[in-house]
Amino acid sequence: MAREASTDDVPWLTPAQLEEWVALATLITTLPSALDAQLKRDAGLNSFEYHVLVRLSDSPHGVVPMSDLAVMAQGSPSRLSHAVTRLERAGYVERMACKEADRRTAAVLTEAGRKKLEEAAPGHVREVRRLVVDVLTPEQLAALGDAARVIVKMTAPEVADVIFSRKRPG
Amino acid sequence: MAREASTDDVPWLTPAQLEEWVALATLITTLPSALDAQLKRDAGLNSFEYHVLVRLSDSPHGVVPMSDLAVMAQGSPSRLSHAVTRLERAGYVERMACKEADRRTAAVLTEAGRKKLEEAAPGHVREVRRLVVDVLTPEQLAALGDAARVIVKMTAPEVADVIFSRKRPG
DNA sequence: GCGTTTGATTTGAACATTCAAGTCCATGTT
DNA sequence: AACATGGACTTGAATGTTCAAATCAAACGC
Repeated sequence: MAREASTDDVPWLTPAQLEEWVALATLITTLPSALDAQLKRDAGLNSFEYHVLVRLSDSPHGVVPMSDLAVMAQGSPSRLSHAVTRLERAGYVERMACKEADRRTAAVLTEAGRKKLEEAAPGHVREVRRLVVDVLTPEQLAALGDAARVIVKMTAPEVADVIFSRKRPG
Repeated sequence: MAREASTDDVPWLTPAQLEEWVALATLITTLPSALDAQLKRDAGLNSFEYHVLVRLSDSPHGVVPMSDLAVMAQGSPSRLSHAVTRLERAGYVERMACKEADRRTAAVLTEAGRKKLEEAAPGHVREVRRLVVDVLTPEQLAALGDAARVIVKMTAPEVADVIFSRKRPG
């Protein structure tokens, strides 16, 4: 491996950069599986399915067109379609036609789905607290968030625009 | 450590906390797939397979017992076994018995494997730079790393001990 | 010595995700 | 009117991951 540390051509990281990157790399592999595990264990849902339910419940009447929902939940149309099929089979969601004129399909949260989410949410949030929010100082958490927003602007610009819509004043 | 009003009973996040968490949640879903995509596209490997090769190449003779390798690469024994089977099929790795007395199986990096890695690494590092290292100030990167280390201590204590062996003084 | 337990690894089936078609239908085009 | 075009999903097959069971050999207990 090249051990140079120049800017553009030779791409290696400095020891300091490498150390931070290893920390982040470990974070992005272990945190998702920890959260997945909790949800799976306590609610029988995976993170994506949970996220789909959350997005639905955040919407006016729990009704969202598939294509919009896919963007919100940050998954491909296909992934969403499969997930909605599973959620439908479980009775948490239904498919229906959008309003007239809009001939897309929409997913709707059922009562059972809303209940399921209300049941699952506290445990999930508790886990987020336990693993992330409660172990960092407010300053650390803010710095983490800032860095995350900058990175997401690179990894998924469209998502960044949608998700971080409410920018803080600065 | 942050000590917000409640620790166990009332689990919801404050708006500020929620905002930072959403940013992080988006990071941990989009960054892995961005990196996966680059590796898959340019080298035909997924992140885990790549990571396995890296860990092997970092080791004395490219030889590591399966169980140790699983910990280093942060995957289950089963996941590693399947991955090594694929890498073996591709000619990048071989299985062999450990030294006498130790009756475990070890994975060994082949010449082809080492070459593959040397070929794949620059593109991967370039992507890490492009998405993460080069878009943050050194201070931001350091803060991100610090927060990541704290979180990883929660999500995977054993891994934290192994990976962050060389702690900085302060 | 013989049967059991334990640790390390592998295997196979179930499930999730991706990827590349396939379907359906409305809207242009000629 | 007939036909291609494009959007919005859905589907099925291929691939990867998980989970539980199977293997296999050394170590232990009696």
